[in-house]
Amino acid sequence: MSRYNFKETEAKGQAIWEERGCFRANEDPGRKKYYVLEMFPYPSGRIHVGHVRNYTLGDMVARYKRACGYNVLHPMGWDAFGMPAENAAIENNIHPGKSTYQNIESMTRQLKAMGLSYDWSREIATCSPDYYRYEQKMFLDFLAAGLAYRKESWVNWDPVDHTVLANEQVIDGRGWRSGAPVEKRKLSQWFLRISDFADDLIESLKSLDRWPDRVRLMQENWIGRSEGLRMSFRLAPSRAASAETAKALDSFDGPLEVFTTRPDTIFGAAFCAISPNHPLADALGGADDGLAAFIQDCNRLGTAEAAIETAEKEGFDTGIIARHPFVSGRELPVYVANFVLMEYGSGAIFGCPAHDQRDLEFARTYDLAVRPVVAPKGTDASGFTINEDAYTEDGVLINSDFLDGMAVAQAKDVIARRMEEAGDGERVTVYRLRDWGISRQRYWGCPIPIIHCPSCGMVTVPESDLPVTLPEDVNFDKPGNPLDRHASWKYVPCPQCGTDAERETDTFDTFVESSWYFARFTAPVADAPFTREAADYWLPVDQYIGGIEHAVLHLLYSRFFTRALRKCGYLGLDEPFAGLLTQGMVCHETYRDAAGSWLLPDQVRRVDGKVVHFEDGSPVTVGRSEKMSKSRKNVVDPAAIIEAYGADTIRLFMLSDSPPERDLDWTDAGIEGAWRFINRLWNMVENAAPNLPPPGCPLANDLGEAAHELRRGVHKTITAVSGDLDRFHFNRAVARVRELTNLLAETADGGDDMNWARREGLETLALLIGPMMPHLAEQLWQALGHDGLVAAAPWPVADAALTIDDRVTIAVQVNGKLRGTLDLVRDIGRDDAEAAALALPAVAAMTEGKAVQKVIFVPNRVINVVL
RNA sequence: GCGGGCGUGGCGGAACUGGUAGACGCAACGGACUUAAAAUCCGUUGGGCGAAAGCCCGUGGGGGUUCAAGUCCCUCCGCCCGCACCA
Repeated sequence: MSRYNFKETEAKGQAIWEERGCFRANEDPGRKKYYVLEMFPYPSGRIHVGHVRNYTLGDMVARYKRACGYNVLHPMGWDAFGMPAENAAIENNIHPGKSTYQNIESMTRQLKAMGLSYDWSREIATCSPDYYRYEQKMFLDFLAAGLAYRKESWVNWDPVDHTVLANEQVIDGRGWRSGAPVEKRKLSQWFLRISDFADDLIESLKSLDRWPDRVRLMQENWIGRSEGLRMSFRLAPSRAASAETAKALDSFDGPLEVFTTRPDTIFGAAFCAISPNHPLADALGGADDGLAAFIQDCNRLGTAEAAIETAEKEGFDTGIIARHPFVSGRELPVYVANFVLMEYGSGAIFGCPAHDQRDLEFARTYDLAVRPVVAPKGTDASGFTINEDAYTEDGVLINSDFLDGMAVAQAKDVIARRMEEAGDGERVTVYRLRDWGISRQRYWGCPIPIIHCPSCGMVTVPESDLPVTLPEDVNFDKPGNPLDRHASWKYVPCPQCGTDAERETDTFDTFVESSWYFARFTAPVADAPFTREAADYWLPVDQYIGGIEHAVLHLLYSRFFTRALRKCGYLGLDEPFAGLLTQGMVCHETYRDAAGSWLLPDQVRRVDGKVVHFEDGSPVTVGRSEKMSKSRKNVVDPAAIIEAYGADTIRLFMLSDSPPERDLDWTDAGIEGAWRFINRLWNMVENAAPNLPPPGCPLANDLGEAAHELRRGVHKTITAVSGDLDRFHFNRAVARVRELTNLLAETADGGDDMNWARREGLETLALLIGPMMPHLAEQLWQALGHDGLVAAAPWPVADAALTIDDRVTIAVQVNGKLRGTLDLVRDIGRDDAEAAALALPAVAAMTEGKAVQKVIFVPNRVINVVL
């Protein structure tokens, strides 16, 4: 048995695909299109195993759909702006642009070695002015359409990366990149009005039926819609209030607007609470030093503190009271409370301790009345009391005047109507989703095309001056944004009045670039972001593939961006990604030496089933398999694997062991197994080919039984593999291919009919592995005497007549337990099957002397004799 | 706390709408080839009892529906993920 020369074969295959332009995509209205896209990478310099899995899955789909006759668009590009390049600049004194393009070059080489069927002529890099100039134009359009605005607000500040972060980029109170606890700062920032689309973004999730439920749910929760009532409370100073407080209240002027989803509990209201950042708190704080100090305390804690969880519910009595809207004389103390968020609802609530756990805790702390107003249906209302737990279920209204006896839903409705009629309330829907803050205080990003003029204010850069390009001559010797301290770039005359003005030195969040790149791929060199014709033809992306980590971030931003682009006339659709596959992570065991330091997989070896250090043989502790990460050193360099085993081996391994959406355990044995299979296949074809009839040779004689049986196996495999690929069950497809290989390996050279059937089987095998192991497929195809390419060959079609067996195996059960099987002709009638079953010795032995109650017969499947 | 997912041999995983549990692979063991090893090829491999035919048990635990449950329902346990003072 000889060894397969993957190096030669893979280089040859890649060269010929490129030479013949196999993967070039062109609009062709006469053909059905299929756009498959993998999340484009950040050019870090080296591909990692996660990339390999992602692109292998994408290529599988692309090649399969191409073979099925679709006009496939499968592009690749670079999400090239971002902080790592800037951090590298600080550390190694290399310009971010230079390192980025170097990285792109080396990663391109690695990707090309994988044999991925990309249309490389469409490659884009988002850091190129040819890309971001259109982003700047879009921003100006968004501005004109009211979709972008600037405001001063409290923002999440990452003290390590020296920049602002969007809410989506704060994970557990820490920066998503740096991991540093996020601080609160008040800054003037650019925002995109994603909240304008909150309702549509949530509603349209229903239409994304080829997205995982999990992702849809995560987006739904993130957008966080709740329906309720905004209601006004009239305010007055309490008897205890100071004169200053009373005066401050006058300056606030107006009722207190609260938001509630439980207006039905209004008769149980015991207090109102406002956010420390509420304008009323501001006003009152000016008149009360104690309150001012409390507010400062709250802000220091911010949302950054992980201590939120344990933080006590604290409030400060402002000395103001709110009048109950329906009970004259009932006064609710107004607190400033640390748990009320200015960003949600109206930044103010009324508290009903009996029916909200948080309000209950607050009430217990400040000794406020706990008045139940909803009782479980069927309980004695007068005896219903609240102890430790608030009652939040449905029930019947009590102690609530005109609401008494109603169900919660009805009571909500009645209160809402009353408040609306009185002009004191309004039914509203509020969202958790905040507008997307896109300003970043960093250099390596797309400049925001705005000029700040001392006399004209904010002025947009005229379109004729676009793109605003980044200056090359920057230094990173100090922390912070080098654009902000640049000697010349920053200073420009105002485009309107000509006086000295300053450029906006913030750049866009890099998620802005990735929010529209899929559209740019449809017309990558157009003199516009893309053309309407190309976008209309190719979009939406039919199948998008990437990691679950973007479930909210990138995928939500892109959905918003598509809507915003539509509003500005660029596009005619709302949803960019019709199908989404979220791949699982690649995991690996972890290793630690005696001192507890992490070891690379290369630094350990196995001796007699024990894992030891590769040098001195000292014992190594093996940890559970977890996501590959540099910090735990459980990483494998795919480039080294490709070098040692070839691209097809790593591709096959990526597909075979786990379904795509599940985590995949990397094992050396798995790689070895894939490599072994490739060699086996190659040897089988190489050895068989000389004895086979020539390609396209008609069948001379009738097929014998054995040859017929082989054909049946071949055609059943075609059906099974096609179905598996349609449903992305790639691991099963691989298993089917292996089965067919085993089947073919069992057949020997035979008569003409057998060799004819073997040719069909081997050719089918070559075509079926085309999407998985494209290089080997070409090699086999050629060995079988074909001139053309598998990459250009149509997907095999199964002969339906061959996929249905004439005979079936039917399970025979007695009382539901398997007692034997019967080999019978397909679609045999009930009576014949029953007779055959009862005649089985094992069945006869059990039924002897007993009455058969009934016999269940499922055609072609099962016969169950019930005694 | 809320929401979601998962739990099948030594391991990764199969099992379409309830109908022969463990496909395919990995690992292990036995054998062939070899002076020997590697590679390769052939075979065995869920557990228990048995000389064998065969029988019993078995999809996290318990209960239920059904002729029949890995699959449906209830309940408990464990693990993973997302959100989290959301009014």
